[in-house]
This record gives sequence, structure tokens and C-alpha cells, in this order.
Amino acid sequence: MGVQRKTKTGEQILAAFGDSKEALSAKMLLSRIEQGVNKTTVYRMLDKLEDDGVVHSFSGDGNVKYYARCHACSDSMHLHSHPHFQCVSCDKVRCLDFEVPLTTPRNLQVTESQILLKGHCERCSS
Amino acid sequence: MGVQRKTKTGEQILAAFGDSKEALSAKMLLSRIEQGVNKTTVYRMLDKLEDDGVVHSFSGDGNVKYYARCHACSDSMHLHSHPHFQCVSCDKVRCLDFEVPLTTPRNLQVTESQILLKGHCERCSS
DNA sequence: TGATTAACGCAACTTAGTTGCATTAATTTT
DNA sequence: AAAATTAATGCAACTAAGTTGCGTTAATCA
Repeated sequence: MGVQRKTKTGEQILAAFGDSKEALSAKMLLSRIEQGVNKTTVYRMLDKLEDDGVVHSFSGDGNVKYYARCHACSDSMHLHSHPHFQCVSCDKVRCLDFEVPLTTPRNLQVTESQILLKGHCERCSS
Repeated sequence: MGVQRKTKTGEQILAAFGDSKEALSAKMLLSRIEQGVNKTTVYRMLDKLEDDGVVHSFSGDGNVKYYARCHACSDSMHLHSHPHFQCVSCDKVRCLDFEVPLTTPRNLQVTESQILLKGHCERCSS
């Protein structure tokens, strides 16, 4: 089940994302939230927000889960989905705002896709 | 540095992969290897094999790292790379043998890409 | 205002992966 | 073939991400 009550934690998490395309790990979120919120609470809230389709998640480098606000995610169809970019230098992760057309094999029922690009972002490219 | 000596562990790991496109986690590998090999040894050998370009790795569901034999991976250019498929029902993971043409933004220096598709495999599709 | 229960905090736990160090064994040297 | 070198190993202890159980707090509803 998703979020059912308006709480401080929920507001603070959404505030941390703002309306940027940046993706954040639970750890990053915890450090950005001013008032001490327990990590369990953050994890649980993120689960609920994901259930509600407010955020989406994917696995980044080092097997860490990243979350980002959904902007144009259609809940039903995640196949034609946007890629994510992780800078191997500054470690920032963000959503890229174009879609990758994926042709999937007929014998497979694909319901979800994750595309992660790694490299150097504009700032970290020498 | 990569593998420098011919050892039992190395042989057993490569034997576990065979020449299939299946991807295996360290845990799966450990359970497939007959003679007890320490998990540390397996992790270290996988690192070396990856250094050598013999296997490649990616992050699967549940933030678990999966490894698969490289067949047609060109070491220099991983941009046009093959997707991986993970069945959410039987949890098997494998390499798909087609390439996804990725157009990457000019302002980013992309050096690596990971594409993970999730869904039901041919066996698990009802 | 009181009752209900979603959301929370805490502590303890699980699991993937890593590190340090002493030991073993593959390879090279003599 | 024996000795020397050092890559590879095993073990124990550790780190870090994420989870679970349970008692408490606080948002919402009657």
C-alpha cells in the first residue's frame, strides 16, 4: 500500500528531490534531510512512494539502489524507458530525458527495463 | 592485475559458466562449485577474470552483482552493448544476443552501459 | 475529544561484498 | 630436482545496504 497520511518525512523526501532529474540513494537522502529521520523510515517511505508511482528506482553502481522522481513515467509501460547516467568521478546520478526504443524478444514477457550509462559528466570531463 | 596462474578455482568458475549465456551471482557460483571454495576466493577470482575481459558484470535485481562470460564483448567499446534479462519468477539471468543502439548525449562521456530487462522468461510465462 | 491505525524510532538482524593476514601452492630460478 | 618467489587461498572479522519486529507517536476520522 502507498502513502496514506501527510507526514514530515514524506514532505522532506519530496523536497530533497525537488523537481530535478537527480537520483538519490537512501544514504544521500538521509544526509540531505535536516531533521534526523531514521533510515528505516526513509526506506519505508521510499517503498510507498514507489508504490504510488511518485518515484522510480534502479540499481546504480556498487549495487546501491537509487530513487528519482517520476516525471513522465507511465505506470503501465516502462519498456520505452529513459536511461540513467552515473558519473564515475563525482558519483552523481540522474535521469536522462530521452527514451531508448527497445525491441524485446517475442518469447520473453518484458515488464520492466533499466538502462544505466556510466562515464564522466560534463563537469568531470577534463 | 588479472589471472596469472592456472588454478582449480579459475577452472571451476569457467566450467560453471560453460559457454552458455547465463549470468551467475557469486552465491550461485559457490553453490555450483563442487569442492568447497571460499567465497572470498570466488570474489577475487571474478575480479581478476573481469580485469582480463573474460567475464563481464552488471547489477541485477536486489542489488546483486551478476557475472557472465564475455562472448562478443569488445573491451574498448561497450556502448553498443547487449541487454540482460532477469526472470522475476525463476530468477534466472542471461545475456541477450542482440545489441541496443544507444545514442548518448554529446555533453556526457559515456564509457559503459548496462541494460537490464525484467519480466517472465519463456518457461515462466503462463 | 477520543478512537483508530498509519507512520515512526530503535535495536537487532540479514546478506553481499571486502580486508588483513597467515598459509598454500603454482611458477621461476638455481 | 630442490629452493626461492609470490600469486592465490582460507579464515575470521568487518563494512554497508537494506530489512524485520515491536512498542510508541501522531495523522486522520468519527
